[in-house]
Amino acid sequence: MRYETDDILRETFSSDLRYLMAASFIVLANNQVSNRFFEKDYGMPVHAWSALYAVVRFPGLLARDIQSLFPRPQNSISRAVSLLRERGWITTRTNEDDSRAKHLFPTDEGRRVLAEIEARVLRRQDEIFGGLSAAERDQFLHLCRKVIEGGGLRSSDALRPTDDPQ
Amino acid sequence: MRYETDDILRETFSSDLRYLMAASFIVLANNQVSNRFFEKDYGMPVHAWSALYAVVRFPGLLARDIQSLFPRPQNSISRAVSLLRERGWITTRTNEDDSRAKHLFPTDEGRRVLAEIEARVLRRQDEIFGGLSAAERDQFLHLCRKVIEGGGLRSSDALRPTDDPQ
DNA sequence: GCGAAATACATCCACGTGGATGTAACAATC
DNA sequence: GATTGTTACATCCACGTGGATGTATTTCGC
Repeated sequence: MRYETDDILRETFSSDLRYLMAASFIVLANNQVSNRFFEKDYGMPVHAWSALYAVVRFPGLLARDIQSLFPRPQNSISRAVSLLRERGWITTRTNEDDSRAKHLFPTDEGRRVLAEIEARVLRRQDEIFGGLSAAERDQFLHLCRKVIEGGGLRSSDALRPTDDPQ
Repeated sequence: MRYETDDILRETFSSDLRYLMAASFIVLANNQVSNRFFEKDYGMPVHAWSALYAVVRFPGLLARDIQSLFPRPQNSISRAVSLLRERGWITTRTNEDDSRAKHLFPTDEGRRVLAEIEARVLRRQDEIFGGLSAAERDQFLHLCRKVIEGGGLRSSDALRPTDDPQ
């Protein structure tokens, strides 16, 4: 082998794109683990758990609200919601004033399943950030929130497809 | 609407899973933008650009080395490498001592395409982290590297599928 | 050195993804 | 109050994904 893995990583995390590369690495590595887990143990895509999390935490929210918390295409959310309903983990109630809107509520079983998953995801979070002190974790969170609130995240001038209108 | 988007985000980023949720948000939001860009403007999945980046930056590396930098399933890398070769952006040379291994090298055209993309991704990085000062960016990078080097990332006890052997 | 295990990569195929489009309902403009 | 635009969600379908498996080669154990 001409390149050592450690060299590749060290050099890449020192390059111009180091911030993006380091963040991507964390994400990709974690996805490998969590995708597999949710598929194998719960027979569902990761985004179904995200949606369930949102519904349990914010009962009565709409599908479009889930989208604001977990930025995914609208049809992915729609599919996830359908799945949760088929499993009997959530119920829906059409808004009285706006019949397009469906409020989502967790069932008792849905809450139970979420609690079970959430406990494991919490342990997973500890695994990932275990190397950081409490202060460093807070620092990390602070920086993430600053990036999110910066607003450059959801839309882009740099990566707008060339044939895309403003 | 019963929940304000800002309330949902603020409350979630204060919950037990705040570290994971904040990091996920950044990733998902960015993916929306970059997936679309690479698909539309270059007719290729994001991981093809990742692979091209790796080959240009580390000429002669193997497909399995790409995997250590961009943690993805082996077949995804294999597909990306095939695509790059079809487009004439990389060439391969079989290792003399181990005929299973193929060293990957960028073509001139491959380097040109990468330079073009990289310039835009660099601008994208600035958009994302534009809200952070230089010191904060370095702090962010430092924390990411610490998480990566912590080692809890690539495998998991918490999210091991129950029927999986150690 | 021979069989077993491991490694590098390719291929198969069921399934999830996401852009595009459809449907229905509400809102705005005049 | 008809037209136009927008919003909430569902559905379609081409394509990428990734676990499983295959193939060839190399290495390990004894």
